[in-house]
Amino acid sequence: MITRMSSLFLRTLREDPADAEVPSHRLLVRAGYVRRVAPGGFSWLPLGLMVLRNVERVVREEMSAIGAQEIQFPALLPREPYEATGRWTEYGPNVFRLVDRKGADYLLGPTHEELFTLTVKGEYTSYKDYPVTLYQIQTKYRDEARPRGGILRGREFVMKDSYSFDLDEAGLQASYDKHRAAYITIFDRLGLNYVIVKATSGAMGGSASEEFLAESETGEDTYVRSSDGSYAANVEAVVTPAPPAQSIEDKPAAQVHYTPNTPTIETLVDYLNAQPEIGRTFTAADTLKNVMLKTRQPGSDEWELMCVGVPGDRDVDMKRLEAALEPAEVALLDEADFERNPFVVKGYIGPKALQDNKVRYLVDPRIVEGTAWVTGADKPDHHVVDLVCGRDFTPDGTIEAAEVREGDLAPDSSGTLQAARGIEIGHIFQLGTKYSDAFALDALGADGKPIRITMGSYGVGVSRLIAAIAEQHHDDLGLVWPRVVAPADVHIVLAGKDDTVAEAGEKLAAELDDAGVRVILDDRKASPGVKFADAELVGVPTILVVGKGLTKGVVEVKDRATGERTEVPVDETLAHLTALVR
RNA sequence: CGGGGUGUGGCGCAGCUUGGUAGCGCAUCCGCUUUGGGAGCGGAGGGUCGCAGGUUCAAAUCCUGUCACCCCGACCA
Repeated sequence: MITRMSSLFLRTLREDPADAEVPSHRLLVRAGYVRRVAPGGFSWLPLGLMVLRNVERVVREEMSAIGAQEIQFPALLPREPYEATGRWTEYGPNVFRLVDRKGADYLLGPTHEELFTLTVKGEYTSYKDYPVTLYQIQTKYRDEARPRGGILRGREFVMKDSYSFDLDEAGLQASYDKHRAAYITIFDRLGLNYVIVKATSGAMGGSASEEFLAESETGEDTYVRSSDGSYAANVEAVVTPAPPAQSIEDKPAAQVHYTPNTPTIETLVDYLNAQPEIGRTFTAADTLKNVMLKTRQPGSDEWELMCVGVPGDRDVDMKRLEAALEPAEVALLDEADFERNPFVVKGYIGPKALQDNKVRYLVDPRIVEGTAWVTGADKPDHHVVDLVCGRDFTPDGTIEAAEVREGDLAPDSSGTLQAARGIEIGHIFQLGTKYSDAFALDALGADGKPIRITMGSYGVGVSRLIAAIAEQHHDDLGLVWPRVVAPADVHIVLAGKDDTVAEAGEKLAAELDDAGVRVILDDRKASPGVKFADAELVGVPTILVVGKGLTKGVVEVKDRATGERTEVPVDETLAHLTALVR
């Protein structure tokens, strides 16, 4: 099938759409691949759908290659399975809910763990049936508070999700490894630059987890990697290396000082450094900042007080904190909380009052035995200097809540950390038995005893991949698709009104089409300038210009990515291009 | 949910301060010319100015309310 520009349902825009900020959004709209119909909802026009299908094809091929079998669930789902796992309530406002005419609750699936688990339970009963891996490519719905970046984060999007079902840990690990390898192949084939980072498992639950992030300034995820590249992690998953413990004996005794009007670290440090009798200078890193929080376990109404201690030169990173306390909910204390707990002296909180009042106190891993700190003395306008960990106070444990900074040491001693942004395009994790427990998914073993199935879950953001590819493959003129996903292999521009141009172009298009080369033929009556500009905007990897060169018996082959032009004799064009395309 | 911004032909925008019944570019249609880098000339169609109420002889413009969308953050993965 030759795609003819004269009849293709396409209108390119000369100007950027006003609501598009990121390059992928701008270009996909301008080049006529997608159109917005609602916040976070997009139509795929013919060119866009070709690209979407191409991405899906690559994903299907690689899933099939590891033995995964495709099925498909409805997007419209009943409440009951999600009730069984608690996610009907856990998902909160992020799930689209609806009620049918009988008053029954439904939801639009944000993810399908429950259905996969139930389906396997419905069909398989024996250990001989396992392992099995199923997947689907489905439209998912999430009522995102704020969709953004065009198709980067929509409320309706296409996702490939697969699930592995194994009899034991070793099987799960093998399934996980296979998916990991398949994802590497998929993203390599799609021409993406990406990193694999250690991740937290978030709302899905489970243990081992890695994210695939396409490197991009416009990405929403911040990750860090070590200077030699051997360590990479989502900021939420970064582990802080603890310094060695120090001896306690040689530390001076703790001393309380009157420090008027010093409720912040900055005012405290300035005040201390202005007191010559203390005889030293302090920095923010010498102080211990105690941040009061409250947590609530899912399903519970009760908030529990806790405190996190971090070096004073660092802020608490709420995302890291939440990830560390998952699945509990976290909030800062409000005024009423302070009033209810008078032992918490705002601005002068110290470990002593916390321990006296049985408040759980978790500290940054840098706060190890023998380290001395300046911290609150639990009464207004007083701080204590040389409060030594392990001598004067003993935390209840450590927590990864302090912000991660560029230049911090990597946990595996592979240098210092650098930050970068990425677009999450894949996420794999070992779920374990969270869902098989919820639905009692067992296989009958050879010994006649039930074996609890262990699961893995693996997602690829299919529609988001198109935005990620566009982010990495474009220039000032437009999109520059990798060939596998491009809507065509060759974009033929008929440059010239002469009948011989049209005849030669039509003939080449037909020959290429017969040879299995995907062709877009610009047979419009537009001026050459318009056609060149549109060809560049649309971004097919090879542009074939049929025009004035015909008098010399040549056509021009232009590489969209490099801009390199090659003159090729007309009668060698077919061979030249078929070789290029393979 | 907090902060900022914007709603005017299909798209991008001006007009609003200082009320007088809507304009520009692109796109579309017709005619002639043009055809290797977003053509030229002439003509044409297309807009309840987000919505509701108010002020006024008169509202895109002023006032009140409301809705929607975009961006940053929070949230989410």
